[in-house]
Amino acid sequence: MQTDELNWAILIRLQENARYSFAKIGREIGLSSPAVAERVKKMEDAGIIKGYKTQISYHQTGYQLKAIITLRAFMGRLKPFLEKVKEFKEVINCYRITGNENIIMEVVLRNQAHLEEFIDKLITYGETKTHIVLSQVVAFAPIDKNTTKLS
Amino acid sequence: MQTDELNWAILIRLQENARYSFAKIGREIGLSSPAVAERVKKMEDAGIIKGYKTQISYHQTGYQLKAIITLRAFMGRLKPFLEKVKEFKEVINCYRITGNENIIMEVVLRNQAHLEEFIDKLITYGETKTHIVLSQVVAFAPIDKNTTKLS
DNA sequence: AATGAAATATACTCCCT
DNA sequence: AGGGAGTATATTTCATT
Repeated sequence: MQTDELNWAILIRLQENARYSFAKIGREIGLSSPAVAERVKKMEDAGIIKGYKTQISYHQTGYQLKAIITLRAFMGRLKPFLEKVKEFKEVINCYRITGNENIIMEVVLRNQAHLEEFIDKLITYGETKTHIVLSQVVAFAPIDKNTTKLS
Repeated sequence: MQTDELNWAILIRLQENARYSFAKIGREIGLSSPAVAERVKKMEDAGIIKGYKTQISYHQTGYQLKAIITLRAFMGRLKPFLEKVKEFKEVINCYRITGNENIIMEVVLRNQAHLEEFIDKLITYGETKTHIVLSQVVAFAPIDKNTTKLS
């Protein structure tokens, strides 16, 4: 499926605020609201739009710590980890990566005790390295068609 | 601000789909739609709700590669980097972290040539390590009140 | 802090081009 | 693929408890 100028105009606005109405977007890009709705529906069906997520403040909901944890899995322990990680509710993102480590995770935790407890759960799967997040410099930057040209 | 059971019920649903209507949420949790709207407004004002983001498929919009890149900044080069990184459109997330590296970034790229070009832009700021993302095991897992109890 | 009702706005469906 | 009309639904405001 092609992503033309109008679809990009829609995507840029929806990345900015997923709750914008089709009517508002339509007014801005010169399309009727059924036309916007139809384009959005097609992008959803094609998998271009994967979902609409509300970002909440982890800090204000009781999670004082954020950490990036890498895992270098022990022999035969990667598969068990991949099955188990979905149950670890602290893990908000997890990637398989190339390099010395196999896994990198973004984790939210209530406090140091919770971090310690979480790291303990990982020791049977492999060797971990923990990096505490001090601040977020860029957060969910939207992408657009000209991402490469602009930077 | 307190996050009571009803607010959690709202947050769980909005994390799942930011476009759910207040009316639908209200029906599910036994509240009128103005009541839901008012609670959401207060959570927005309090910063508990930080935004509503549409997730798009990087792959289907022309970004074939995702990478995690760490940066160990040269002396005096961290601050310039922090100012510049906001202009690097490839960077969708960037954290300052503790440990041997100062910075960890999540980056989307069109292809290997684009990755090479991007890494070249970083060499004046510090030493980088690049990990190509093979797959995403957990994506934007929503959190709830009982995150720690359940895992 | 929530409800119900009224006014406005939006979304959805269908038909037409 | 998009516009316009009609209907259903949602949001917003306000008075009330």
